[in-house]
Order: sequence, then structure tokens, then C-alpha cells
Amino acid sequence: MTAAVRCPPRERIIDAARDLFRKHGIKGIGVDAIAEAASSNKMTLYRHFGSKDDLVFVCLQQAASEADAFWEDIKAANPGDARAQLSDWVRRAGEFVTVEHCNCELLDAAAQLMESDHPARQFIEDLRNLYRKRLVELCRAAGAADAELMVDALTLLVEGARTNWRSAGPGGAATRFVKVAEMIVDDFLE
Amino acid sequence: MTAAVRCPPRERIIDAARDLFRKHGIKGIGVDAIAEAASSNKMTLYRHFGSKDDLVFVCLQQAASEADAFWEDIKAANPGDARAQLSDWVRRAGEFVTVEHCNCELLDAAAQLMESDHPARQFIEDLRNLYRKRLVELCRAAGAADAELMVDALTLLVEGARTNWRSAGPGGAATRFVKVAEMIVDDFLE
DNA sequence: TGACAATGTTACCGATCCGTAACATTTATC
DNA sequence: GATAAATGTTACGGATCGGTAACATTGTCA
Repeated sequence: MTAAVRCPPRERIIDAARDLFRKHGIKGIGVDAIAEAASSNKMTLYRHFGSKDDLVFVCLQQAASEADAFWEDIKAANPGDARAQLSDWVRRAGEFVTVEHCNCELLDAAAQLMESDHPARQFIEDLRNLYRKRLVELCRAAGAADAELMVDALTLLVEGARTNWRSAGPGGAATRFVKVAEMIVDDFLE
Repeated sequence: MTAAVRCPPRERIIDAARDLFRKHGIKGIGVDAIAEAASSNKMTLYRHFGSKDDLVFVCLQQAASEADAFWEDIKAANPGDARAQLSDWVRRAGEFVTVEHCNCELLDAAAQLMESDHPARQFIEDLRNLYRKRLVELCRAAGAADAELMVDALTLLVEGARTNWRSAGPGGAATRFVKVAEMIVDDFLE
């Protein structure tokens, strides 16, 4: 389903795992279901990934590298224009946040397994800091007086939109994230 | 621990359940642990509440009635002054959101069991609409031109703060929720 | 074709968890 | 103190889940 059947099982398993983690949560899906969705089986899953936690970690690493590409896209699409990059970030974040098949695994994973001592904790923590640093620099480059507080606002909005979308769906406040975020951006830049 | 040992087991169980649901999530704690924390046992738990889902439902009902009291407090503390009530709402929401022993069970529960067909789904949905309606009216009374969008912003901020606090802790953006929210309020009211 | 690696299949273990049965104990009420 | 209700204790059933063992099958390369 998720991946073409004719690629190595390792990739099929990762794709299926990411899809199912997004849909049901990390603790909400079992390794059997992942293996089956990947048109594979539990044994080959455990031969490639020593444990479910390791599989989660690999999935997050892949999501992180895609997030890097996401960031590079924004810079490439609006070269030298920090303000335009910021607007583009808001627009793309809004797309990701309100789409079922979205790329917010990092946010979700953070909320799901931060309370336990998961091997991916430090990885997520580092990513969180990296993303914040990037966004602060972008806001500063766009002329924000208080870039730190601006990033606080954007962070809360995007995390809230993600949560709200999951629980309230298309009728909730998450669908107005872009509108709200653009307003906040304008407010901070003038 | 949670409640005085000398009150009926039903209350002790509810208190313990709410405490443990907050700390570990609804799916993250078992009925045995709840019964033990209540200085009771699983049998009396199941004699008072037919199932774990029913217990969850009762806990949410109790949290909802406390939320009503929270709302009444705000109105009583700032009689007739919608603007002051709004500031008070922001301040108190900030307290709730960034405290370990907080009253955001409704938000958390919504995020945790909205993806399944839980008996409390409709209850939470109705509460969500009620709280939104109240907040919209308050924003309108305070003079907001676009009260709906203002409530969208506040909703995303408070849900984001709740999520961020759980995953990022005291060092995260959630600790600046009040600052951000006050700024948004000012921005919408002028 | 032969040999070896990768993958698939089945079955199982141990732990956890929701829920119940049967029986013992305490508490309250008359 | 007797009676009945509420509560506590132990054990168990059924289901799910992470993880492993043993063996069969397929694919690859010489």
C-alpha cells in the first residue's frame, strides 16, 4: 500500500511504520500490523531493526532529514528575502499541520514518548533546539524586534494547530492557523 | 496519597484516576495501578465503574464541572469588565497549562482518545463547543472586531502551550504563553 | 547447478492489561 | 449481637503486544 512492493523490505517497513505511526500514534500500533502493512513479516522487521524503539528512531531520523529538505526548499524558493521565507514557512506549516498524511511526526513523537526514557528523546530535543534556532534567525533577519518571543508564539501556534487538528478535525481552529500566524507575523514585524 | 484515606472508595478512585491519567495519559496507566493508588482494589473499582472507559467518562465530567467553576470565578472576580475577564482568563489558563498537577484533562483526553470511538467523544465535543462559545462571547463583549478569529488564536495558543509543556517542559515556549497571549489580546482589541 | 544470503512462515514465550468469579473480611444498620 | 451491604483478596480467563526460535522458501551469484 504505502510503498511499491518491489523495493527492499527495509524501506517498505519504514514507510509503513511512518504511515501507521502518524495515523495511530507510536503506542497505538503494533509491530505485527506494521510488518503486514509493509507486505512483510515480523521476523524481517526484527532482523533490520532490533526493536520497535529502534524502528521509531530510524523513522524519526528520516522525518528529520525531510524536514531539512523542507527548510532548504523555503530558502531556495525565496532567495535572500527573509520576510518572504517567513510567510512561506507559515503557509507550508499550515499545509503540513492540517493534512492527514502530514510530516509532523516529530511533534507527535515528542508529545507521545517524551514522558518515558525513550532512546529518541535526546534526538528530538536536539532537533527542537535546531528548528528553534533556525526560526529565530529567520525572524531576526526579517526584522523582528523580539525574535525569541515571536518564535515562542509561532511554536505555540503550530503545536496547538497540530493537536487541535488531531482532536477536533477539519472543523476546528487548526484550519485557521495560517490566518492567525500571518497576523502574528505582521504584528511582530512592525 | 491523592485523597484522604477516610472517604468512600469511589471518590478515592476518581481522584487517583484523574491524577494518574494526567501523569501517564489515559492509555498509559492500568486499572490495577489506579486501584492501588486509591488504596483500594480492582474489584471495587469495577463495582463502581463498569469499565475503564466509564471511569474515564466520570473523571472528565468532574473535570468539566471544575472548569465551570473556573469560569464562574473569572466572572465573579471581574464583574462587568469583559476586558479584565479576558486578561484573567489568560493568566489563569497560563497557570493551568504550565503546572504539573493541572486541570487540562479535557485537552489531553481529547488528544488521546479522539481517534477511537470512545464513549466520551461526544461529551468532549460538546464541551469544546461550549467553551468556544463562552470565549467568543467574552471576546465580543471586550470589543473584538473578529471575535471568532481571536478565539482561534487563543485556542491554538493554549492547546499548543499544553502540548509544548508536556514534551518540552519548563524550558519550552509554554512558559511564555501568558506573554504571547496578552500580546495577541491587545492586538485583537485595538 | 550448487551454495549462501535474505526473506517468509509458524509457533511460541513472557509480560501486560481489561474484566470476572468465588470467597473472605469489614462496616453499617437495626 | 445479628444481618446485610460494601469492601478486600486471590486467582483466573482472554486478549494484545514485544520479541525469539526453528524451519521453509526464495533469490542471487559463482
